Amino acid sequence: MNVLNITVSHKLYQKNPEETDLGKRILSKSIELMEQMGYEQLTFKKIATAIDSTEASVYRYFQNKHQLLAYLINWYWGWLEVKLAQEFIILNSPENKLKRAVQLLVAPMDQDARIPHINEGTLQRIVVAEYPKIYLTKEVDVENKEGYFHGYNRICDILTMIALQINPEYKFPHSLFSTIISAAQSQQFFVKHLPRLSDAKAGCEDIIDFLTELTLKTISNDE
Amino acid sequence: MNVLNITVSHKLYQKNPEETDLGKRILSKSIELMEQMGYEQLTFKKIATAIDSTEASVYRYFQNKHQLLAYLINWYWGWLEVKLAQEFIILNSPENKLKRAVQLLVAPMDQDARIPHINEGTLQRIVVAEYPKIYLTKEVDVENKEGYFHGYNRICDILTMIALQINPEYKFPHSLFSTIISAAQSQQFFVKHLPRLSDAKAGCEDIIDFLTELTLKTISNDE
DNA sequence: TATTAATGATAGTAATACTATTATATTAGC
DNA sequence: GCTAATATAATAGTATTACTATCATTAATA
Repeated sequence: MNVLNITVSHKLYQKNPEETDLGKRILSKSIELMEQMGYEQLTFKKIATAIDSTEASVYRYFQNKHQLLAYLINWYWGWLEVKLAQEFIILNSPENKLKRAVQLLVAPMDQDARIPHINEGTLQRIVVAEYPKIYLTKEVDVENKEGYFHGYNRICDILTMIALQINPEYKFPHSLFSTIISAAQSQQFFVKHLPRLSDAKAGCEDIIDFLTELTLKTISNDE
Repeated sequence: MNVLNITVSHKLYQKNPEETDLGKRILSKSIELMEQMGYEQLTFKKIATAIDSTEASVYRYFQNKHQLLAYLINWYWGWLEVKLAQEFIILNSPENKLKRAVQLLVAPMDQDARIPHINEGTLQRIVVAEYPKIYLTKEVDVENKEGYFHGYNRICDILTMIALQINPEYKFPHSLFSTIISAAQSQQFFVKHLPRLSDAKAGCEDIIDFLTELTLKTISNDE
């Protein structure tokens, strides 16, 4: 019956949405609407109307839509980190840990009943469809200092440490895992929308096979 | 003294900008401004003012900013395809072709004097900073049918064919090359802006090494 | 010279992304 | 139970954006 709390840097909100009822309703409805209509079409007005509140109230929680997206995505990475930590308790070999990490990245997440205001499955689909938008901006350097990309950085570091246990000589682990993670997202998108860019069939197994093999072959020592 | 012409699908413009002086000025200035201020900040008004024309005139060439970006990016892939074809004339082994392809993706392009209205180097930086924005939209399925992603698909197919010469058994060549191409872009971006996501130092050599090794190890047959 | 096409000049609109102000309701401390 | 603080609602307003429409002018072409 433990209550877990994903902590997101306070630079990613104006007022912590996890602390109030209205805040949670904003999160919940944002996730729902962003998945339905996409980031570009979503407005604070639409969120406000959908939860019977006002635009000004939503602005009290988030400076703008971009910050809201950054918040949600960081929440997702924080969540994934918790999941990884849980799974690694019973996994012993670094190979198995990496395999499981790839699975978690790609397989659909199911809802955690302890956090009713966040639908993790929907959030995952948002990450797939919107992730690069949080860093592909002219504000990236400022926002990086403010911790907008902290969640991603951490996942990447964790996987890097595991890979170095397999092959301490491997020269590009950070590059490899930022590539793997973003490929995990983009391959899901391609299968659905741009199938010529992927060999995977619907369902996540092919993507998992592709990424697992890619990872293990690349960090292996033998030529 | 041959004049080459990169052909872009007519769905990617209202009126072909390569056919008129104003059209070329729009392309030229768009590239310059988009690199300077980024996609989000660019407006047709700004382009128009910068070339002493009017917003309405720019709209005669492109329906909107999104179509303009799609045009530029497709032009870039078309250009890269031409470059690849040129290089492959003197390369015989598939390994060398793939190596050279990776280099072309990552190394800065120099300006082709035959096409004075397009600065290929600047365009390459735009692709690095903006590429995923052309497909991460709710209109992706419609636009895919209209050929918005044709250029990328083709590059991916070409590299796939080469990889299958090395290992006809490899199961995920399209996935691999869409991953490699997008990693080529994102690693350049990470080195500059999010260095914790990369092991590469400034300059393109590390990225090239990373991607080349990744590619060749992954498609190799031996376990 | 008449016609057509391309561009320029100008105006206007609906929506967006905010900011500001005031009123009301809720809660916490005393 | 009263006061003060806080959170939210209600409303209004502004600058900018992303267009669309109209008409005049210029240049090219037949």
